[in-house]
Amino acid sequence: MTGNSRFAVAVHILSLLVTQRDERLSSDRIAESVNTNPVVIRRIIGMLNRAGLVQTMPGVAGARLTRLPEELTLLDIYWAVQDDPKEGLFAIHEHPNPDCPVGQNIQAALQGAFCRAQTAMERELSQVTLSDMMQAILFPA
Amino acid sequence: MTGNSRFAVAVHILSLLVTQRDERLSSDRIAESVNTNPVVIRRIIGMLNRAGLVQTMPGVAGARLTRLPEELTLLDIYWAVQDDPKEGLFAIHEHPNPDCPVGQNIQAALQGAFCRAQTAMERELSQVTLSDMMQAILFPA
DNA sequence: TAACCTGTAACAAAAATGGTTACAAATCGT
DNA sequence: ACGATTTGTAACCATTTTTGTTACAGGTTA
Repeated sequence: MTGNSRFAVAVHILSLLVTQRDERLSSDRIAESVNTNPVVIRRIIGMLNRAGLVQTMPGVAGARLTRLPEELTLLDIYWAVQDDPKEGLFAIHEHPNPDCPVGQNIQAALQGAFCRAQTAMERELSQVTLSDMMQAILFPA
Repeated sequence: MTGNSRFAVAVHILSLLVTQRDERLSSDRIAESVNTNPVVIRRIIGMLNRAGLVQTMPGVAGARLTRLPEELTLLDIYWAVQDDPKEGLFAIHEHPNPDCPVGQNIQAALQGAFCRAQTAMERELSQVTLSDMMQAILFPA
């Protein structure tokens, strides 16, 4: 598995919570569907909890969504599982040579362009709700 | 340095090639501006070369752009330095449980949403040329 | 009280990334 | 022709990130 699959797993978890709204889903049960270790699930639910997307009780199974699936977007989820919100999609090399015209201004120039690209990506994520995802999952085309 | 700064360094390199078009820029010289090891520079120039964005000659300093800066976009550069073009921006967890309604379809559903987000990002990158970057670098607002 | 669960720390394993050394082969200037 | 310089590339190390795993304290439930 390359990169960071927390985002994907978070969507998976939230989808399960919606479909099994009545049942008490333990991290063990969720881990079976995701096919990973329960601690991995608890870690991600912890991030969703701290971001205010779900509510949990220590010792009791079954996280609860704090919003309707129609009001929860992929962008909300994306931010929730980013541990450093300031860290952009693209990394910029540090310490370019300040004595070079290019090195002096490359970082600011890159930041401008990268930021626009990231914003475009985020705008797209903000237009897909968890409800939309449920549609795609439960009724695949 | 977090993540992957090859993209940023590639833009830096190409910007240097444009500003010093007459001079023969060795990887040593470029490395001084980027502030890294010359081998790192040669590796990235190698990727730009294989992608057809520059031309180089073994043993002779000075890569040459194969297109005008007005016709080279950030998206071209982005693709050039991705070693696995099939690898998306967001990772999707492998082997979800096929016996679960969610696990069964989550991958396809995620793929659809993630692909749209990535496309939006790429569209933005495709609208910025190396020439635009030179403007931002040489004449900062 | 016994069984179960969460939250979290601690650690291992694997992968990605960047930096470094080394060196063969190509080129250039004289 | 020769020596200096350069590219291209392999090999290796260190660091960081991510995931998986074990362990356990403390809360909850029947």
